[in-house]
Amino acid sequence: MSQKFTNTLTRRREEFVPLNPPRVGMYVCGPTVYGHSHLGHAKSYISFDVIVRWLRASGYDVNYVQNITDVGHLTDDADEGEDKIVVEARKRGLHPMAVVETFIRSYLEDMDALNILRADIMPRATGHIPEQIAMIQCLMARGHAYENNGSVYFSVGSFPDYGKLAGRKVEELEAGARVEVSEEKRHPADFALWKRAEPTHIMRWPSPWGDGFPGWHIECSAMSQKYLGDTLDIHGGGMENKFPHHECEIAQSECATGRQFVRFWLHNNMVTLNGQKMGKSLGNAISLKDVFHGRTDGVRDRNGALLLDRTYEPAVVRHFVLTSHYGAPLDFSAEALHGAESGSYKLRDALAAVADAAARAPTDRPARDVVRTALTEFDARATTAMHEDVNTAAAIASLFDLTRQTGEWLRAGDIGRADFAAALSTLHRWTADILGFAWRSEKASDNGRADAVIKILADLRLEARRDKNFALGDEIRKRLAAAGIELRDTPQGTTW
RNA sequence: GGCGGUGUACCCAAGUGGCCCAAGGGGACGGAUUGCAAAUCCGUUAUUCGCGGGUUCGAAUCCCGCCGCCGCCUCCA
Repeated sequence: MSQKFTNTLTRRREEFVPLNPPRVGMYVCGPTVYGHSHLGHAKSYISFDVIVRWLRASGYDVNYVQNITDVGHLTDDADEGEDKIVVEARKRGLHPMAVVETFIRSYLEDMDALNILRADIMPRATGHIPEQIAMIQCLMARGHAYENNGSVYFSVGSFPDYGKLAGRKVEELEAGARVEVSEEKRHPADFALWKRAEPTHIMRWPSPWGDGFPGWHIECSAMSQKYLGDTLDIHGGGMENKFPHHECEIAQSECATGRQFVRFWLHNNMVTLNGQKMGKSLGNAISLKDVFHGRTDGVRDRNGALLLDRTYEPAVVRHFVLTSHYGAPLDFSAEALHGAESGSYKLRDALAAVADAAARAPTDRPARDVVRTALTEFDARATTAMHEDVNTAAAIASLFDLTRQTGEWLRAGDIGRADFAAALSTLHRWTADILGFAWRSEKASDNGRADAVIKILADLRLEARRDKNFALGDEIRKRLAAAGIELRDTPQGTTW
């Protein structure tokens, strides 16, 4: 049994062997911070988070680097539009770096809520201008880049492999080009490594070619090399970045180092909404903050149609994302998200019941073989699923099957505490450590005062029920429910 | 037009040659339990995998053709 990944470079499912085991160098394209994160970001970063968690759980020593793009990402035709961050800064009347700070915080807040582990290193493009300039100089020295009027372009003709990732040929690119070609370029497919800054341009740095700013692609090449070396074991990112972004990264890095840039290219597929890609530029992106906290007027699409009429906690979004494969598109709908919530809570409650038994079940029962066998089988099944290109959907399915069995043990009454502790440990490893589910704690932290009040009401209801005053009992439950508090009668008493 | 991907039940979705008359979740329906409710439990819900051919002893899985949808070829996780 070994780990397999679908390598976009070869379009095959291949056995994963890192260059220097147990170390794994992994780089994932981070966000361009000019707006709040949406469900598309969630799918991408949850997917790679699970890959990192799983590789670590499998004994690999993963060095995870994810960049923050805070300059150079243009709005328009390749190399001719405006910087997205500058556009947002002008809209807000702020310095671009203030915009960057705002959205980096927003991004981290959302990712933390989703229980996504922070990357070991999160380099920012603006913090690595010298490294980018150095790489550009190296490319010029090796004859892969040329300067023209203060800008520097990569010459795709100098790299025969250009197009190998996305399956394109340079000649075809020219033919299909929709964009008016800059006259500074020698070939229409050439792309900018460094752009000359016009006098009014705010984000600018001195360079051997005059004041300017780096092109979008070069940061990933320069920063990944700095922190992970010439050859990465894994490079991840969204499908839509295969071309041109990742293709350009390969060209820059391989021409600069003369070595293979990435051994395994992993691409996650898109989140769609009504079958359409969810994207900022399409105006149909649902922000994570809207999902988690809602909006007074409901979350609506451009045409005013209601997309979400209530909020969902981050663990539910995580569950939703992980019930499909990272490489498959995921179609978003309120119905699908609602279904994910029910499933997620079923898992959460089953886990809580096992935790409870692990603390209270009798200690004088012998360990049962059925338990040990069931846990071993589950573990093997889930592991196999993860080995096959990180099949989280199948792993979750086996988790549900396991909870069906723990439910039986709970009802049987003859299973001892040690067995439940073993089950809890296995469940915890898979749900919390590997899949990263962290459900919102039921009880808000107001020093337990609300809790105490609810307990009084629950006790009064119990008294009413003892007196067969069901009308009063139901009234109490009904009004608590209206306040969002649901009483449940269980064999162990009433919970909420 | 080129490149990449995808099409599995009411919804989401796994499955890449036999263990598939196809996992799991949601929903619905029937039943058990419950004063009621929730939760839980049992059962039912695709002899069939976009369509048509072919290969094979055997295909959802491979090949050919067709149709639909999505992404990329400008920016987007």
